[in-house]
Amino acid sequence: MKTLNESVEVARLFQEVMHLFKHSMNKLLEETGMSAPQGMVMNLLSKEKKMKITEFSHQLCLSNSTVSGIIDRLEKQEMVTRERSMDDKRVVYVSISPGFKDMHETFHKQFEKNIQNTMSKGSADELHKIFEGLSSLKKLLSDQQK
Amino acid sequence: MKTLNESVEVARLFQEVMHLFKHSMNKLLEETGMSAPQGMVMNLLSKEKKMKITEFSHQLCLSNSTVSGIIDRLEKQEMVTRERSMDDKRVVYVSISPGFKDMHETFHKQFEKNIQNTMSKGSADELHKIFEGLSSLKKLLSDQQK
DNA sequence: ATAATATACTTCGTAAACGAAATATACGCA
DNA sequence: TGCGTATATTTCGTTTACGAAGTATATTAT
Repeated sequence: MKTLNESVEVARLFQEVMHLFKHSMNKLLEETGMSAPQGMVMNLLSKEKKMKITEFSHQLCLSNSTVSGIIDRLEKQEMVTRERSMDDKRVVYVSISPGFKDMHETFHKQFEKNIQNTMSKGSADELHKIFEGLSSLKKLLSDQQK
Repeated sequence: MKTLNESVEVARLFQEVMHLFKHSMNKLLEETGMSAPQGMVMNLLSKEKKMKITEFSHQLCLSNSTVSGIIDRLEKQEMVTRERSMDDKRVVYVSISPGFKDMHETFHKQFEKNIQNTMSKGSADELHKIFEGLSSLKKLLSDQQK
């Protein structure tokens, strides 16, 4: 019957790691002046030039309303542009502002270097175990959703 | 040089689990009308009758200002009481409101049952691996902080 | 004893995050 | 064609989260 203590410990540990994770992301983005969620949006835009709000929501596990707000603030900083689709006037495409493309390129490379730097402190084996552990936890939590 | 992809995968997976975790907590607290952070505060108060704001901050990895706000809202719902310390007039003790103690007892038991229910779907071995993985990740992220 | 510092907490401004409701557009079907 | 439903996004109200600045009290040094 000591599953209770273990469960609570896992929950507490996860919370701690969650906290560290957010701070880590913020630190990696510090020089850019972007927040973590803003950085994640820009990161996705590195691969796809144009993205719909709903696509961001799915990729980032965030609600549409949250993404809408993040885009608002990126737009205010003139990092991205909103553009209404002509095919389907309900959809809005987000893309990197022309004037910000070069800067973004620089930031993106720096970010990749930084994240690799952090993670490469762990061996491949260690990374693998982390991945496995997270997958198991994901499964437990997903099952409970129902 | 494929650490980059693995790092990004771990980051993405973590984000996903983070999302599930929050929803899980919200679901476990649904009937109580409390949010996850509010529930965590009440949970700590199950063990310690009186706690300082700063103690909550440390236990929950939150800033004092965040905790202050959470207590504000719990106080408005008359679940907890603030009380200025006589020994050191800077400190504020938070405790469960007398009128809410019984209700809290019920909620607490239900919560423990629920969390155990979720986690006990995993074997002891699995829980152990999850714990290990999170510990490793914690270490990687902590080291990078410096 | 008093000035400088440190500690505990609150307040404020900003960014997230969510769900619910509102708006606009698209689609299916009678 | 036109009505009901579905989809995409925004807006709104609430809670969370933070750091910086402010207030009050305590401690230390001189």
